[in-house]
Amino acid sequence: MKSQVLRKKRKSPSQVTDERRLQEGQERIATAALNLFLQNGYHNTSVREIAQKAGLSVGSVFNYFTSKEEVLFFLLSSGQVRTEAGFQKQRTEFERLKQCGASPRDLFLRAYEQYAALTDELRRNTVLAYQETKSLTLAERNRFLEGEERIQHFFEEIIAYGVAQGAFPAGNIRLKAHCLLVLAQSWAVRHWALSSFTKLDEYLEPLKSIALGILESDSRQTPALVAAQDDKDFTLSREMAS
Amino acid sequence: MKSQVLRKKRKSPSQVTDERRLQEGQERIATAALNLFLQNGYHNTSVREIAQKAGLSVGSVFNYFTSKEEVLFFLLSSGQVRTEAGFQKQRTEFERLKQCGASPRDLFLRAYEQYAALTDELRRNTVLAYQETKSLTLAERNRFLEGEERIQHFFEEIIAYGVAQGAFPAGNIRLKAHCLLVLAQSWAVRHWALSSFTKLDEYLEPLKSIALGILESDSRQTPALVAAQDDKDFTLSREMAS
DNA sequence: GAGCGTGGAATGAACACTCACTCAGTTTAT
DNA sequence: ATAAACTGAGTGAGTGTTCATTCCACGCTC
Repeated sequence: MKSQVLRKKRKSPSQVTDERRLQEGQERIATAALNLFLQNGYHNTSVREIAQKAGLSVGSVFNYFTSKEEVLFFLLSSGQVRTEAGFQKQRTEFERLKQCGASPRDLFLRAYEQYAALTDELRRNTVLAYQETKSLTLAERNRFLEGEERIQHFFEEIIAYGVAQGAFPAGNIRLKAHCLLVLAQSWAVRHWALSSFTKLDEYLEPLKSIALGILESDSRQTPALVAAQDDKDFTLSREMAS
Repeated sequence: MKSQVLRKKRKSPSQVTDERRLQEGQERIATAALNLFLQNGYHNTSVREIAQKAGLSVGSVFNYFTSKEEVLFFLLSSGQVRTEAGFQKQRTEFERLKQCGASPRDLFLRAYEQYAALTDELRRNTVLAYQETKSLTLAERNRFLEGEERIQHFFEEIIAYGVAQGAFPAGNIRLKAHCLLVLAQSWAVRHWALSSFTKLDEYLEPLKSIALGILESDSRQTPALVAAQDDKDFTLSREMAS
């Protein structure tokens, strides 16, 4: 259901009507734009550059998109759509595995692998999302963040299942899901700091044991804090925060 | 494409010479700019707006900074400087604690608390860093990333000390430091997803046990992967990634 | 075939506008 | 009086978007 908010009026007398052609053109323009946006940022990329890279004239771009911003939204939301579709497909397999009595651990690992693979595939879109969400309209930004929340909710469900089965300690489900997402996304976002890992699997393999550690951690048995033996410096720097 | 050529020379017909006045002015302009940048983004903020918010005229801004971009760099790097200074101050306390035979766990927890407090204090700068690093010159961007790496290296040292003491399992030090940093920063970056945690401590407290879990996780004892019982769907979606 | 009409698509000059930055002149502090 | 600091209209480069024009692949008639 496309609940498009007040669609911007396409005043343009000439626009592409053939659906197939339209989609191909949008795809072509969007990929050209993605490269440029990542290289120079959204605002430092002119429509002229996009057109040139896509092998079109300036005017033609506006036969496929109503505005430059629509190109950005197309890129961001198409990444999300893809991720959610991947999860939806997984959902059925999920139910099946539950029936088979698969352990929550395996269930989770499977989902996490899947999500990591998606993040890897859509690495560039993810980076763009972190950087340029601000450049969207408020309405579109909210729509985008809702999508992110849906994805996080999926992980919360998996964890909750594990808790119900007694496999993981209870508590902090939301926080744990957040952490897991962030760590997976950091493969894309802080990729420059992970140069020693050339391929996703090298990163994912150790990350999985870290992720399991997170799931199994129990904040209620958190070790006592450091005994405050000389907190002068510490509190000082906290006060500076005001 | 912007004319980002070498334009750094201060032709300076008029600029503020009094050091104290200069610093105060820069601070004033920068904080005004930070608010606007976070609200509307760097590119959607004009120098005129910055000047107005800082209570100056347009021209005066350029007596304190040579360019708008320099304001951005000032904001980003001043956050880094502050963080590094905090660590540097801690370094001496660190050595003292080591002498006293403090446990690596406590040592780490203390450092992590400190870092989290800094991230909280500089939350806005951190967000800006994630969003607008692309808007910097290549040289300045690299300078900035080097700073990030220095900070990460600090955590690597702490972990390495713990490993040497036999408190943590060996291996993946770089990865673990990365994860710890990312999780702390996510308090700033994905703050919208953590709305249920109103104050830093609520987030930090459970996060500490998660962090310890990361430190104590050992990828060499990673559980076997999910038995591939029907990998059709999975491998399919992986292949789509190509 | 050759010529013609039609309309969807591509074009890029032109438009209206914003922006970072400058500088000649004015104010302020000493 | 002198220099330091501030001012804001002006400048010119660059922007997203439009639209009158051109292009071209068709089906149609002769």
